[in-house]
Amino acid sequence: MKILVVEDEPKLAGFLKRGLEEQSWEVELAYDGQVGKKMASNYRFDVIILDVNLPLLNGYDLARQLRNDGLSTPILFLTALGTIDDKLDGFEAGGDDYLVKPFEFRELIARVKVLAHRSTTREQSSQVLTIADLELNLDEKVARRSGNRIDLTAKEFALLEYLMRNRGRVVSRVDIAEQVWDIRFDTGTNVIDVYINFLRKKVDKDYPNKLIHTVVGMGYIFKEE
Amino acid sequence: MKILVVEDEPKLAGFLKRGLEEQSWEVELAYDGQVGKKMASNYRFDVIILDVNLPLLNGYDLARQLRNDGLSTPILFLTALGTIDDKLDGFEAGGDDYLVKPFEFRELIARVKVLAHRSTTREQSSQVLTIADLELNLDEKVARRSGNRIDLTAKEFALLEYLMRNRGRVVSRVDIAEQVWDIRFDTGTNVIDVYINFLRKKVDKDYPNKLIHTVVGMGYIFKEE
DNA sequence: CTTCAACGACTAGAATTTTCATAGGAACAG
DNA sequence: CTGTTCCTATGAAAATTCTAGTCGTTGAAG
Repeated sequence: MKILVVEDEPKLAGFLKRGLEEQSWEVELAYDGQVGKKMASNYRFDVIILDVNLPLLNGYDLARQLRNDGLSTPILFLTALGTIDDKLDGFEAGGDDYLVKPFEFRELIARVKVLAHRSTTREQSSQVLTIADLELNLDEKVARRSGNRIDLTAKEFALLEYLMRNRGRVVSRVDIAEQVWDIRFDTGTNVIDVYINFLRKKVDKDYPNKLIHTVVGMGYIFKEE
Repeated sequence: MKILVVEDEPKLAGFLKRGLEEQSWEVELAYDGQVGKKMASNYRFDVIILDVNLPLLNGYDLARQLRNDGLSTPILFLTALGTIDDKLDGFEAGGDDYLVKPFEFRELIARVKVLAHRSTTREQSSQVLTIADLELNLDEKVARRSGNRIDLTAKEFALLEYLMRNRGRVVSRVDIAEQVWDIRFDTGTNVIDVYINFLRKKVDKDYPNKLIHTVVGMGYIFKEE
């Protein structure tokens, strides 16, 4: 299950992300209303959690715009404002539920579950492999490192997927050749080396902690540190 | 719209009935859990409002039994108990929302509206798919972009519908061939490319933000950007 | 200490594949 | 028969995949 959290206060955002991920849900964060809108319209989430006070575009207006665009994903508002009129505004804007800060996390979980229950039944949620700050979205066919989008070609994607699925294990060139290239005998090619190099440029180059490591004489291993 | 209220305290029950009827909704009252259950199972309501403390059969057990019987009508719990654990019990029992007494009547109305809206929209199952400024009317078999009518042939329509239903994820040519053309093996055809081209001319050509994107070597993806 | 071989990193550009765009014919409906 | 829809075929353009090389490092032998 995939949840979008739009919350500008970093502390609360992190808290929400961690707490929701403990339910083994995937969580995407947006820190302002405009980014939130873009994410909500481009990808399918099961539930959207919206703070009301957001920079650039407030939660109510964001919800209204999404509803206007025909998005029916359940929306839960989260806010410090606790008066009735605020709540009514939230519902009027197209919200499905409303929770007032401070709240108990377990109640949030329960409400999110209820909201999700409806939408989960119709379509499967998105598939993502995540290791460290790198995630590979199998639906979008796109990788992200620390949130930065990385475009990959088909072969690059296939290779990275194979490495990530075998994280923590050394995979030999022969394994890779068979699984990714369908090569079953030694052709004396060096494609694999070349593509490892391509991946390193795109995935590891700009980041201090490398994820793709060479094990001389053995192959490659994908792991943190 | 029809609402069932199960509440044993006559004063509150009458208050609820009058208030809800002011919204020109039909309200049925039950004064204990067993009668409530009978009514809920025998007639179709849009929303059920359940007090938790009820004679003969308490609200949670009543909800559980209804859910067990396969009833999916939204349930809102109403109770004086306000602790987190009570709320969690309520959601666990199959409730969709939880309101603690005393409450503002307008908030009740708002929450009931949301619950009702969900069940009604769910049934008509959206005759219009909308993404960004493009809408696809499944009844009229017509698309509109920024309000401008776009006529599509049957195949164009089917392809666009498939893309829109899978917005945000890459669909391969094989997927499209199977789902839209019923081709289950590689025939070496290029119909899909041709029709993507047709759609682009009709849907994307005159507009700056494109919706149909190709992902080389993988397929196509429908999304804003 | 020097040399050489093995291995992997990395690059340029050639070869191949994939996609786009268009034209024209077959199939079909009215 | 006529107009529309659907599909095949084709060539150009774009993007990719892969080959063939150079370079650097390491470690062992001479």
